[in-house]
Amino acid sequence: MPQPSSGDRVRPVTLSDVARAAGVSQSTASRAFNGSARRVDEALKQRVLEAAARLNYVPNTQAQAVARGRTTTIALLVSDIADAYFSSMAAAMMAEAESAGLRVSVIVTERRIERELEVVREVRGQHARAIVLAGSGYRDAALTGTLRAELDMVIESGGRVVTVSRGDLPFESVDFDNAGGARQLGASLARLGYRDFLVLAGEPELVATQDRVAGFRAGLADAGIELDDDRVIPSAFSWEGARDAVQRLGDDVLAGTRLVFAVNDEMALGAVAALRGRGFRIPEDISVAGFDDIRTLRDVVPGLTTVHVPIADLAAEVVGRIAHGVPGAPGSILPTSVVLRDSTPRLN
Amino acid sequence: MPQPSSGDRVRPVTLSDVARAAGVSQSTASRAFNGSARRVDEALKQRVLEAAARLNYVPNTQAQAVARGRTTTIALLVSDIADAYFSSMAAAMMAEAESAGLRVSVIVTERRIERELEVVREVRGQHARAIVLAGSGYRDAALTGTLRAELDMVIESGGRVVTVSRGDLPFESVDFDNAGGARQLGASLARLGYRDFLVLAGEPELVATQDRVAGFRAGLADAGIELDDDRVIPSAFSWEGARDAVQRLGDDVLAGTRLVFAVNDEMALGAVAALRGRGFRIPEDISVAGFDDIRTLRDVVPGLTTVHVPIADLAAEVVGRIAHGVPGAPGSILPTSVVLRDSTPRLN
DNA sequence: ATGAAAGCGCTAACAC
DNA sequence: GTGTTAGCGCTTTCAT
Repeated sequence: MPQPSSGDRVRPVTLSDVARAAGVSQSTASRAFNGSARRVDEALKQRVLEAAARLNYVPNTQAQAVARGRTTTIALLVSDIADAYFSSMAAAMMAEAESAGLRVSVIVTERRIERELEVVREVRGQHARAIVLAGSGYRDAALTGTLRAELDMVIESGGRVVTVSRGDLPFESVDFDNAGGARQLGASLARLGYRDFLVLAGEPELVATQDRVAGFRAGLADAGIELDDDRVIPSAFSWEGARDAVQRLGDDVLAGTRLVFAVNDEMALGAVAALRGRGFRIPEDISVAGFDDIRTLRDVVPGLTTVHVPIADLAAEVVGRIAHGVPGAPGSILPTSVVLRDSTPRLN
Repeated sequence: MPQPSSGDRVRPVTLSDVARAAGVSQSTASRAFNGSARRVDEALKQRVLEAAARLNYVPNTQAQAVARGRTTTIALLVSDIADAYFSSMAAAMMAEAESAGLRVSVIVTERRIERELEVVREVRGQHARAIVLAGSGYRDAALTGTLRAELDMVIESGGRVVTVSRGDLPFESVDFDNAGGARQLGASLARLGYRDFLVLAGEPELVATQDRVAGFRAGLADAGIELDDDRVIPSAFSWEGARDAVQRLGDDVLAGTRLVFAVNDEMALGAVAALRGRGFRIPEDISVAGFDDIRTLRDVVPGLTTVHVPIADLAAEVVGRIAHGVPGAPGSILPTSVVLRDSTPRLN
């Protein structure tokens, strides 16, 4: 279909148009909307609102931002918005922001720290009220230093920085209890009779995953089980990464494995795909457990045992801090809980 | 951890700071960055760039937008960003926009047309370069009229409007071949020996789904099979909606059903969940097919038969139009293709 | 090629 | 309570 009314491009109606139409000064018009500060006479206010409605006026938010010197935007940095964990996080954050009068702007970092750095500069230029870094951090000291410096500047100019699940940056943090959840999971699995584990650990550079591996190991240790280092397999922190890692595993390694724990659900599902590809049945031959309890799991059979992380609570906590919280508040850690499903039945 | 360097909030460095530091006028500094228009002496340019780097200057994008009178933002309206279809779309659009020098801003409409209306006004205030409406349209004539008027204003002020898979709005459209794909699917299933169908049609108000139902019906008709109206079940256009609809189905209805076709994969998966809950095995007792080929399917067993839609191509097409295309270009329709998987085996 | 000055749309002192 | 006047940070004529 053709565009209607194309051709004559018209200048958008501005506040001064409205003011003129209502027969008041621009400042009065402005005050009629923002309400706050000096109150404006009810009759005039109505005239202004009416004129605005008639002209279909809508305020230019960019201009408002420039004039006010601050925005109402939260920049949310995620690795990959097509990933179920991050898209749920974005959804929760948006819903929460909405009711706090804030907008969230999602930015994808593609799991590359250079890109992250680039993106943070951009965000600094947008003068977001806050920047939330979700997803794991990296162990690259040099780049992390630069990133930190960049984030410091955000704070210096009045912005807020909140990190989610990443221990590499010294800013306000909101976290899931990764170590605790993993520990409980390890203990639960040991209780179910599991002894021979293989851990898909993600990238050693990613901080949050370390906590999960360490916690899991601690949970096993609680049950008197030791997890050797060679049972901890690094891989890319993604479905594909886990799948590839499992495909590369030697037959002997898998033969000695009764349960695969992947540090997140996406990876666990990638592992399941690869295991099935190699002829293993889940859970008859090999059991699998993950972490996060992503929405995808509702469609997966057998149900994947995992550790549930309260994403909505996290979003509420993060947005709450940004909206009302005091800037340097100490970090908070949200409780996680083990969810046992059919992918890890009791043995014998 | 405490915030570092908190306390002394400092004014962000501006272009005039850079200009002063470089000993040039603000206009020269500006030109040193934007490069275009009048060229600036190479030596001076270097001085400016150096000063900027030293001061850690980053341009205020809001101010740029106000001064230039246009932004570089594409507003993408989706029903629900946690939905696999929309999050994939967002990811594809962002990737595509990136390489075209544009940003995409995702906005969630929650499948409510009033909210959609509200959101479009907001976007109009942000002076986005384009607004892309993904997700199905509604048959509410009154609100659609208002929405259309709002979108007309976007165009009048130089913005671009592109709709994806919704026939209710007379703007530039980019679509998947919904009818064609569904028709092929119907024909393929008939060829596999299926005769007794049940269609989960989503909401009758949603336009795109109608095409899928109609196409499916046409495909069956090609094979001499008639699909009665009472075999087409409306439901909310979501996983939960389909699940609930299937749960409410009478035993007799299901007894007369050999295959359930849902107009998208999310719904198909919701149906699978409900069917299993009622004791049906998939596909031994009832087969299921969906539409979209969302990423989630890689983890679903048995594999779900569906119609693949080329999301990356769609994103490229949409962004291409916005970046280089002529405004009133005719709509385009992208080919879809049937993907037969284990959820619909050949009968006997 | 560079600088001075006007203006983008809006808010916020500051006077009246 | 209302209008006048400066800005906000940047781009872009218009002179030079």
